[in-house]
Amino acid sequence: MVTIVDVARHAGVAPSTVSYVLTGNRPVSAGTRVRVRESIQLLGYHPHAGARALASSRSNVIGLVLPLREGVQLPVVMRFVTSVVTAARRHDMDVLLVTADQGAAGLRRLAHCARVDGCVMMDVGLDDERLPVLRELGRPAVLLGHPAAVKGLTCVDLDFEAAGARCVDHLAELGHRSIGFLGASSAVYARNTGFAQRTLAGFSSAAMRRGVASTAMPAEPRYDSVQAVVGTLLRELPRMTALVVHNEAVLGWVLECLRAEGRRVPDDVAVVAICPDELAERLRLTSVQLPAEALGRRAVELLVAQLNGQQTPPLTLLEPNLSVRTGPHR
Amino acid sequence: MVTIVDVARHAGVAPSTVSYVLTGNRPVSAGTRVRVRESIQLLGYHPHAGARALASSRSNVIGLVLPLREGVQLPVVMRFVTSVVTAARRHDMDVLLVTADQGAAGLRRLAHCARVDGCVMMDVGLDDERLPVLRELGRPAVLLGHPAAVKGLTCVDLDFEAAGARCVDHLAELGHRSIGFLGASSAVYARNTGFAQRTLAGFSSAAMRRGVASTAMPAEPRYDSVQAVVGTLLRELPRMTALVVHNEAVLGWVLECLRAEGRRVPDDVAVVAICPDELAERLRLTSVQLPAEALGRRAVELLVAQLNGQQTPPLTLLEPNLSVRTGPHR
DNA sequence: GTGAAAGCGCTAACAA
DNA sequence: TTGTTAGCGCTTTCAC
Repeated sequence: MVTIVDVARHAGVAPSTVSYVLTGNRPVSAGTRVRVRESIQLLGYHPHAGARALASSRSNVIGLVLPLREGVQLPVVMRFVTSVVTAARRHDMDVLLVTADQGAAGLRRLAHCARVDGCVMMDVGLDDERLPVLRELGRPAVLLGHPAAVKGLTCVDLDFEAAGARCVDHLAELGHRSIGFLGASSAVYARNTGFAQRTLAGFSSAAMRRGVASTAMPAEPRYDSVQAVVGTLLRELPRMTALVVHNEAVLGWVLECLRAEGRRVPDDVAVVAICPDELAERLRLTSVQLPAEALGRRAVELLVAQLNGQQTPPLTLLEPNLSVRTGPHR
Repeated sequence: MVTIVDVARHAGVAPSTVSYVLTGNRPVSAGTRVRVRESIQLLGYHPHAGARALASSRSNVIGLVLPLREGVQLPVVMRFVTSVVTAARRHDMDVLLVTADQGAAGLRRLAHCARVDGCVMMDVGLDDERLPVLRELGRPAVLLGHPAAVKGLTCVDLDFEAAGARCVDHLAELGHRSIGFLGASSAVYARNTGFAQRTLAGFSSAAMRRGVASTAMPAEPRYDSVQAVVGTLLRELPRMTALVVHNEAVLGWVLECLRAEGRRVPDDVAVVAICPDELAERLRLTSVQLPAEALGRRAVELLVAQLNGQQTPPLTLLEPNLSVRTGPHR
């Protein structure tokens, strides 16, 4: 195994100098720096993670706490995961997987044994039960999601309220006066996930503000449910010319059902989705995307800032981005 | 921070004794063991991961290399992930996430800096490009999947060939003489994923062996593709009374299309699926499940065996399990 | 059955 | 700008 001593000998410097070249914790003259770098390259040196963690009391590992609840959109989770890993690597950190079932005890263990420097916790609910543990540990942590009380925490989320409003604004500006809202499954609303309620709130108040008629309904991830909901919406809102869909799992079915009801999309009913870009792209639907990449990256950046002793804001809301797509579908 | 010295002092023993209680690397009298355990509990001691890694040259971390290819079934991936994490925890190990995009260099880095003791690599293809790196590193590793050449490796997989055959056997024993096969998307077959081909091979040779008429077709994850494929199958195999489906993404559509073609399921066409149990359960379909939990667990067990210096077999195939479900759907 | 002590490879004072 | 050195907290040999 190649150690820092080998590199130091090879470069003709002291071990500490090699360390300083690596960490940047003290200026090193350009000449030595280059020589050390060359030796590192040549010998294929990689600092021993454990030794480094022991000496610096920094593991350079982020714990990523996954959601394992029913109803989460797996593709979105995966996009978060990859974006967190990518962002972490940019800061020379690795990512340890913490499954939800490890629970509070797991978080405590990881913190105490110094396996992770901090955590990014995904899919945090309004009244998440893991929050007390996080506060108790007092470790750096960033939450993806939006708990009811953000005091003393650091949370990152899409501004879902703005997203809901954005859809209405866009449609109202196109002249629509009667807009439906097809949301997530009722379980998601019951569960206090926050993002669903906030989108709906943004939608509703924007509709109110603009004097647009509106009705909102949840839809279960089954064809028959979507069929029923679309039917109900058309009945409740007979002059409905636009529909905002915040339920990527059933988006395809919504389009089918509208057609089955004799409505052309977008000619009779304009559909705006709140969903990943790729899906909207495929269906050629105007949409507000869930910027998983940006959220994950921001979360990691905030965590790194905390690790460097900086204060971070309790809540960061990323602005929604509406992409207009006008092509015909299929 | 609570260290081993604190525990030793509190229990009135030497630090090494505490270590031996923890690792079991040397017998400790029952009395001391209990006392030490109590002190550990009382003080809330967790051995420092980095220190342990440095002293023992074992990080107690498994690298889990994720697939990021198009066409992977995310729910299945997640089940693997959770089962690997759960199994790892049972061996007092944690799991580090390695995304595919980190590539060979990433694997090399993690091995050299001793961040991980070994790897579990998911979704390994027949001619996977990561295999050379793995061999080069000579580190403990277990592959989930089935590369063309398993020599010198340790692979775990479902016996897909047996799975394909099992479906035919089951249906033939029920008297079916003409059986269709609706497989994964053509991209999956083109990509040499192995599992898809082997299932098909098992299906085909079992049909041949039993003198059953059969036709196999791939299906893309779009409704129109499924519609076309089901139509073609019914045309090519006019007396088809059974269908084996190896494509969980479109399974629901297959049932719809069969009904749209005027075939009752299972009265006119019996459908057997190769898919996760939960899905088959929901659709009340006889099925062979992908035992993600068992595969993940076995992979971890084999990895742990390797870490303990044991030899592990190059290929472990888990037997398929066919669950008969006879209820009506919906 | 237990203790003392020498590292593991690195970082970060302290010293020059 | 660089070198020397004392730990970081644990494991493990050696000694009893």
